[in-house]
This record gives sequence, C-alpha cells and structure tokens, in this order.
Amino acid sequence: MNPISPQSQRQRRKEARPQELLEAALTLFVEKGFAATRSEEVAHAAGVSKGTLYLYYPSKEELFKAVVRTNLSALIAEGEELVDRHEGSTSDLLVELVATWWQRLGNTPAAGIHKVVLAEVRNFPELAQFYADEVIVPADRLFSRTVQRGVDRGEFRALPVHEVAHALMAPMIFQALHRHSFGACPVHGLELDPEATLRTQLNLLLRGLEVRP
Amino acid sequence: MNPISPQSQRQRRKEARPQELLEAALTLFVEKGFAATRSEEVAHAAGVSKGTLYLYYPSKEELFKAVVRTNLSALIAEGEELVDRHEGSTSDLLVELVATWWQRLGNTPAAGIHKVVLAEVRNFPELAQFYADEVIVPADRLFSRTVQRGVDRGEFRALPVHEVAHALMAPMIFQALHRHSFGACPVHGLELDPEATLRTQLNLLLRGLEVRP
Amino acid sequence: MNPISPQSQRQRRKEARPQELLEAALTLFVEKGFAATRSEEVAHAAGVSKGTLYLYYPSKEELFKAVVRTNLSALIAEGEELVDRHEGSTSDLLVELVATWWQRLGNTPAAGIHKVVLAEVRNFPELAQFYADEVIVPADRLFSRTVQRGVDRGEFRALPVHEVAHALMAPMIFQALHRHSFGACPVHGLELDPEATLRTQLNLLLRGLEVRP
Amino acid sequence: MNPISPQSQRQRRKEARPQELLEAALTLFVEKGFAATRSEEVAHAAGVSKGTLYLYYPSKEELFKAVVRTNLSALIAEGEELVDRHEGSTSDLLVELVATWWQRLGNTPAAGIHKVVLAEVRNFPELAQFYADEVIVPADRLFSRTVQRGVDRGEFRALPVHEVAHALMAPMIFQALHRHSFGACPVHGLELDPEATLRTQLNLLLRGLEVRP
DNA sequence: CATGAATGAGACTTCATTCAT
DNA sequence: TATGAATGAAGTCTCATTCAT
Repeated sequence: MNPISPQSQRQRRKEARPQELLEAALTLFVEKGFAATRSEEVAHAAGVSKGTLYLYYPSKEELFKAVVRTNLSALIAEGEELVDRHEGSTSDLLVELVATWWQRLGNTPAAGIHKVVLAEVRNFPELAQFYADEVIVPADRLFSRTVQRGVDRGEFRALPVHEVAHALMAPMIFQALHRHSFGACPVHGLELDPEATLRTQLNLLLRGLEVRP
Repeated sequence: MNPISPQSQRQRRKEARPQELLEAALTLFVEKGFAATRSEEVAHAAGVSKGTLYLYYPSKEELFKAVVRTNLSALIAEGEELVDRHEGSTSDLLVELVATWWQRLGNTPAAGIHKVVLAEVRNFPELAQFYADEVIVPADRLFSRTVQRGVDRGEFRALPVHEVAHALMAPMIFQALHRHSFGACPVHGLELDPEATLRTQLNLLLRGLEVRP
Repeated sequence: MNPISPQSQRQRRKEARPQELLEAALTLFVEKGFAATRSEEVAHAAGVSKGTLYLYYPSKEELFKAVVRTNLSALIAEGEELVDRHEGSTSDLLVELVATWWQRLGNTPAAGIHKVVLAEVRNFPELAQFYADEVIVPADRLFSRTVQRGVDRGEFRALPVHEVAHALMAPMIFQALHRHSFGACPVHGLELDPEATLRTQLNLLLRGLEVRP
Repeated sequence: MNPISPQSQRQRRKEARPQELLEAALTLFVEKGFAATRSEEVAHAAGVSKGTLYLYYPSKEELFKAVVRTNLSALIAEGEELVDRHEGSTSDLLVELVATWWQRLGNTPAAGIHKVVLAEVRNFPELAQFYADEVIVPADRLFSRTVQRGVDRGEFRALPVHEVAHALMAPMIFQALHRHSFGACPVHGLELDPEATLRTQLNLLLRGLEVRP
C-alpha cells in the first residue's frame, strides 16, 4: 500500500515478471520465430536468468501458448463495444473498426503473433482450437454481425455474410503479416505505404458491397 | 546402343532424385516449417538415406532455396502469357488469372511455400531478396499491368495501380496461407468454402473497381 | 561474510574447469592427435559432459589453441631471466638453459604439443603464425642472443648465430618429439637414455663451437 | 612385349595403379595429415574413382601403411653400399652420407612421411614396430657402424656410438620435419636456408667429434 | 576391373531443461 | 525465489566403405 515502502520495488518486480517475460518472448518469437528463439535470450531480454523463466513457465512451448493467449484474448471485447455504440452508416463503422484495430494491433508487436501462429500452428495442435475459439471465431462473429447490420439497414447487398466478413478482415491481417516478415527485411523492390494500401483495399470492398443508388 | 534400351536403374534414380527430394522437402517444410523439419525426415520421405540428401543439396538451407525456386519461379511466366493472349474484358481476365493460379498453385502443396517463407524470411536475409526478385515483384508487375489495362480501356477507375494489384492478389495468398495453417488443423468453428470465398472477394473488389455506368 | 568460508562447490568448479579441461585436452591431443581426439573424450577425461566443454571453449579448434597458449607461452620468459642472471661461461649457460627447459617441458606432456602442432599446422594457418610469434621466434631470439654472448666473449667461433641457435635447440625438440611418438610405443630395438643423449649432443655441439685453445 | 600394342597403354596403367595411388596418397597425407585426407581425394589425384582405390587397398589405414612401407624400405640399402665403398676419412663419409640422403629423401615428399608417422604412430600400433625394424634400427646401425669406423681409425673420440649416431641423424630429420610443417606455411619470422643449416649442424658435430690434433 | 551412387556410423555443436547452491 | 553451471538428447553434416551396374 505504501508506494515508497522499501520492498515495494522488488514486490512489483516479482509481480511484473510474468508480464515482462511475455513481452520479451513476444518480441523475440515475432522477430525470429519459435524454433530460432532461445529460452536464454527471452530470459535475458526480460532481465532475469534462464532458471527464472522456468519458474513461471514450465516449457518454451507453454511460454509460446501463454504469449498467444495473453496478447489476443483481450482484443475482441473492444470491437464489440464499438459496434454496439455506433450510430452512423455501416461503412463508416467498418472503416472505424478497421482503423481502431490497426492502431491497437497493427502497429504493435502483437500483430506479429499471427505470423508465428500461422507458422507453428500445425506443430501445436492444442493451439489451433484455442486460436479458433478465442480469436478467429469471435472476430468473424463481430464482422459478420456488422455486415448483417449493413444488409438489414439496406446499405449493403445481401451477400454471404461470413465470406464478406472474411474479405473485410483479410487486408488487415495480410498487412500485419507483411509488416513482420518481408516488411522487416531490407529488400528493394516493393514498398507500399501500409495505411494507404489498407484504405484502398477497404474502400474497394465497401464500394463493391454497397447497394448502388 | 539401342536408343530405347531401358536406362539403368541407378541412372534413372540419379536423374529422378532431385525431384523426389524436392517434393519430399516441400511437403515437410510446409507441414512442419523449416526448423522443425529434420534433414533425415526429408531423405526418408524421398526414400533415401540422410547422406544421399547431401549428395544433391549441400545444406538444408540450400534445399529450402531449391524448393522455393523450383516451385514458384515457373508460375509467373504462365500468367504473363495469359494476359498477353486475352482479348475480352479486364475483369474477366483477372477472374481467369486468379482461377488459373489457384488451380495451378492453390490446390497444391506449393501454395504452402509462402507460409514458410513468411516465417523464415527474417532469419534468412538472402532468401528475402531472392523471393522479392523472383516472386513478389514479377507477380506485382503482372497484376499492375493488368489493372492498368483496365484503366486504359475505361473499365476501371483510375486508382493507384500497385495498391489495387496488391488488393487483388491478397485474397489468393491469404487463402493459401490459411489452407496450410489453420485450414490443415482439425478445428471446429470456421469452415468456409475456399473457392467461393475467393470468388466473393474478387467480385467485391472488381465491382468496387469498375467504373459505374 | 566469513572470508575463509569455503567457497561453494559450484563456484570452485567453475574456476577450476578451464584448467581441468586444458589438462585433459593436452593429454589426449598429444596421445592421439587433434583429429582423432573427440570432444566428448576430452570432456569425459575432465570429468564433465560434452556440453560443459562448450561452455568454456567455443570449438575444438579454440580448445586446441588454448592448450598451445597456456602451455608454451610462459616458458620463454623464464629462459630470458636465466640468461640475464647468468655470470659464468656461455657453455655452462647453454647447458643450464637446456637442462632447465628439459625439466620444465621435456618431462611433461606439454612437450608433446610440438608434435601436434607440427602435424596440424598446415591445416590450421592461423596457428602457424601464432606459434611462430609466440614460441619459435622468441626461442630463437633467446638462443641467438646467448650464442652471440659467447662469440662476443671470445668463447665461441664466429659462426652464423641463427643457424647455431637452431642447432642447439634441435636436440631438445627432437627428443621431445620422439618421446611422444615412437618413444611412447612398446617397440623393441632402440632404447636410448634421453638425458644422456641430450647431454652428448649438446656437448658435441659446444665442443664444436668453442674456440680451440 | 610389343610396345605399341593397342592394349599396352591400358595394361601399363593397370600395373601402375598401385604406384600412382601410393604417390597420390603420399602427397596428400604429407600435406594434410592422415585424418584430414579423404579417400576420394587420393583416388581423384591418382586419376581413378573412389571404388578403384578399394580394389587395391582394403582401407585407408592399410593405404597409409603401404605408403610408409613403400617409401622407406628401399632407402637404407643405398647407404650401406656407400659406407662399404668409401675409402677416405670418416668425416667426409658422413658428410657425403648426409648429403646423399638429403638429396634422395629430404628434397622429395617422402621426407614428409616421417612427419605423418610421428603424428599417427600412437594410433597405429603395428606401424611402430614396422617403422622401428625397417627404418629406425637400420639407420641407427648404419650411422653407428660409421661412427665406430671413425673411432677405430683414430679419427673420432671414443664416445657412446649410438648416441653420436643419433646426434648425426637428428639434424636431417629435423630439417625434413620442418620443411613439411612450418616450412610449408606462409609465416613470417624465421627463414633459414635448409642446406646451410644442415651443413652448419653437421660441421659443428663433426668438429666436436674429432680427436683434436 | 572400374565406377560412383548410396549408405549410415559417427563427429561436432546447440540448447531446452534441471538442480545444487 | 533466483541463479547459472551442468547435462545430454538431438540435430546437421561428413566421409570411409560398399555394391549394383
């Protein structure tokens, strides 16, 4: 309670450990992939020793799963709120939804998780179900619900909502993947502005989706 | 002396080996990733021993590069031809182009290469440039050229061509990534028909792209 | 807190390890040569596991270089001191110098290093320069200086000093080589007393070198 | 019998094979050592395939032993003849003996054999006895006999003959070792003229050996 | 006899994990 | 709790040797 009590610093460190380890792990897994990241590097980046890592996570595999869980589980709820609150056109809502997610996720290392999960999911069977339940299905539900709102309000054509929802999320995910793979390499040949590309893609889709006057 | 005498078994094997090894490597790299695939597994899957693999490829890394080269570099040329030959509307051309690629690539394990490259490119700087030169830039050029054709013929709106090209390829790549990651896991919750989804995405985009009458 | 409290076992081992490993490596390299000595044997002989060796030396090659450095670089200095201190005849000085070196080196496994270096130097260009700088050139300088002393004092004939220095060291090196090759094999036919042989050779050379009365 | 018969070329090749293989092996073993020389390199250097090598020698180890046997067994006899024929002073005889051997051996790759044997003899127990019987003991006998001749004729002092013989051979062997180890490395610091050094050493020894007038 | 594709034991090295301190 | 020295299973790659042609 006393913020300047002598042991508060250590106490706080101790409580912050798991979070610090997860952050270090996130950065390294995204940068180098699961296999190429050494446990010791993670520990070192979190400012602790190799042994300490194993006090919090029983294996590198469990650490990886914890990274995935921690970073993605909180995200969906925010989107839900945004959709519930919105009052204007559904196109505007979708633009705002994508912009918000991109800001909250696309610009953070968490966006790189998708890359790592994509690469490793076949080696971690449990992770697949978790990721589907926790990330893919809720995100799909959120976007589908929004598309349905547009259809119900007569703004959008009556197309298969799941497929359309999928189409609307894809550009964002695609951009996130790129940013943490080719985008991180000093390669010459293809430089596109991510935000502009994302906007173009979304505008195209929305225009294709809208009922023509 | 007899020109149709059967080649010796040894001889025939020697010529077939690289192809057999590349196929085994492709399957395993796509399934498990680069790091998680052991050299010996590849050799075994190709029906040879560990040592034999190294008679044909000097390292696992070079084997991987050979897989990329063999499977992707030939595809671009076919697309170029298709575009050169086409005479009808540009929307039809794009639909055909995507359909052809999806058939030639999306339905084969080769589509999984992108997943592996995505995952490994930051540990493999040399590959990044190679992949950009050999795959990304040519594909971008092909689609950009096609979009420009549509603009020139008054079919499409005058939007930034590279970004539009990117948008048109993205659904296909996205689908390929999905197929070889989550799509390959026995997970319940999200089953979409790939071809239908791809068609929906492309139609949305083309409709958004077209000049309205 | 107690300055004479026993250091922890772990701690003490950590400090002793490099020395233990170097000793094991010296013995095995001399006995079997560089290539025929397995890393694991060295580790085992030092009472640790394979992995531990690599905590202290990054490769077998570096271990070998460390063996050379540790065992030979300190010897030259002692000789220098001896020469600086000596006051009697130069013949006596040379006899003492050889006797001291033989005692310090010839009777220890370290004398076998020269054999291993001889055998490996052409596969190990870096070592060649190191060994020349660290061992051969200083030893040559020391003996040359001593011979020159004898010439300056009118004890020795004025012959090319480097060649004479070489001649004076050769018997010792030769003996060291023999001891760790043929001398270590249970072979019948040629048994000579090393010390006596060395003395005879040196006496012959000195007598040939001295100015005749 | 017909020197231009069509098959003589192949015939000669076939008969020459073992010799060609031994020569290639000698060169490579001396250059790189036993372990670092690959069987295939030897075969290639001899102009045959890997398999052919094994038609003539059942293993790399046996090839190595054959190299040693072939190159050294013939040498002693020549020296014996020289000693038997000589009529002048024993010092002159020794100078000639060393000069002849150096010319016949020191300037050829065969001198490098001693280096390889030195390095490997402890890993090839049979070789030790062979080498002692075939090379060391005969050479010692030859030199001892010659020294004894000098003593008998009142030219040399009555010192232990074996030790003196040893002293007289050492410079030559030493020089041979150097030539094929450090001498073959582009190292700066110690360049001596081999022949001059050898002469200096021998002259010193002979002068030390001679009865003073 | 000759070839060279194929083998697989074995070497070096790495690194996730354990555990004495 | 925290440390980091130690372990040893496992992975990549090499190369002596074999054997079908």
